[in-house]
Amino acid sequence: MPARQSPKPRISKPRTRRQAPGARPYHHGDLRRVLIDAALQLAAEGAEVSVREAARRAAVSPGAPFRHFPNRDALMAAVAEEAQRRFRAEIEAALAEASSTDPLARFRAFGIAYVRWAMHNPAHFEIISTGRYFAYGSSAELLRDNAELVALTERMLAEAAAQGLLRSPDLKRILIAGRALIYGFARMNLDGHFPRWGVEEGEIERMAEGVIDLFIAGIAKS
Amino acid sequence: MPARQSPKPRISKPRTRRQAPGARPYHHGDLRRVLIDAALQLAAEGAEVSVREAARRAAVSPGAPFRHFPNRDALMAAVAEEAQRRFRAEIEAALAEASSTDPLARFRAFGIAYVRWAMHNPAHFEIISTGRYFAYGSSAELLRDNAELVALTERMLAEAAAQGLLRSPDLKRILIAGRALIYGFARMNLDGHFPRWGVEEGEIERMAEGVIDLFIAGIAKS
DNA sequence: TCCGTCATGTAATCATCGATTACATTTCGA
DNA sequence: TCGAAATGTAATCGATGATTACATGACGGA
Repeated sequence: MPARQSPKPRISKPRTRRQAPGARPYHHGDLRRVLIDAALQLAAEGAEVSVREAARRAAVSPGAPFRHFPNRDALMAAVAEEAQRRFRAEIEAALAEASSTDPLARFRAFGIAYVRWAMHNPAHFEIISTGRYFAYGSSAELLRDNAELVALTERMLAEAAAQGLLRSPDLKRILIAGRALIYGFARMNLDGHFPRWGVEEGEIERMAEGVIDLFIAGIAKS
Repeated sequence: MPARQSPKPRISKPRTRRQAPGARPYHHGDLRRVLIDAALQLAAEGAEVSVREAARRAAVSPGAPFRHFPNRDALMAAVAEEAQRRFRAEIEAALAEASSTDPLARFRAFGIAYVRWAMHNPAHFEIISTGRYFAYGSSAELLRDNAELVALTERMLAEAAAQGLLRSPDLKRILIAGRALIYGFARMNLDGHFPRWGVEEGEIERMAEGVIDLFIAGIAKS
């Protein structure tokens, strides 16, 4: 009996097929989803994410995940996609809650929400930030969610400029500086720098606000 | 014949003993040093650093490195130590070259040298920054080199404050903001964010200068 | 309704890696 | 000089990512 399968196309799309919740569509259900969730949880627990452990938690054989992801990086890319989605949702929720219409106040709220999420979800933030998993597949959703956050800050600063709130006309420079400041602060925390810089645990969130305020004061007119 | 070695103290200090260069002190020479160099080179090549590959390059058995490092993280900590030493040397050389005595100009030179080294030595910078290997052993030299760089920036800002150059009296806040800005910028480059932020490869170094200038303008008086 | 195809999962297997243990060899100082 | 300590080797373990051959169950067209 000749082999019935060609070894090439081992990955397939998740078979776009909606059905009533509760009905198990196949052997395991939506294993792809379960694996991503398991990996997310592993990361959140501080453990290193391994394909096998994710398979173990899904009660599935060690080879099964490779039916859904060509390799570990692809799984991590899917994890990054989900984490990025949650991150974006959180940021937008925080901005929605911030009732102010002042673009610089909104920028402040953005930065604080950014740092806060990074503090509360360090492993997920690391997966998003590293860019190692951005490369793989370059998932459309991942790119879109990220681009949306970029555009968000661009809009806030452009609005501030339009209202004559900024000292400098170089928007791009301000954009990158603000981003570097916020990202750098979140990263300093993630990478454990603060103890060495004399910033104590309970002080970090207040410091984030102070640092962002300092930046805004620096770019604001008058 | 009973075992002559107890399994506990398998690691020993490198036997402080100076001797004429060229003379091989032992079997392999200074294997510890060779392993660190191999690991540094592996990282610089973009490969992931494995103990076995380092041993391979040192033409030594796979178990040999564990005579000098209790585990992989200890090797990486030694690598971090060496990288941090080079980093500090580079920064101090750049500051020595910057003849200016204006503390804010020196801060600028510091930031630019920082970003430039991070750009030219991405893997080594990552090893230094991550803090994963800071934990292990907490090598005195690693901590000292790092603390020295912290103190360096502290001094520059304190001097600027003493000369009445700063708008705000909150030195710590300025310190952390400046550090977050510079670190964040270097990290954005390392983590591949810039393409997504519309900053092109050849533009990065100029952008670093611009961003630092923007920051300094923001904190400087008048 | 039936049946074959294909998506999905399993079992077995590989190579690599970090790590440990028992043993061999060289250095060095009492 | 001689024995203990330092250093390296060989063999081995368990975990991991990945691949291959095979099993099975779901689903749609006849």
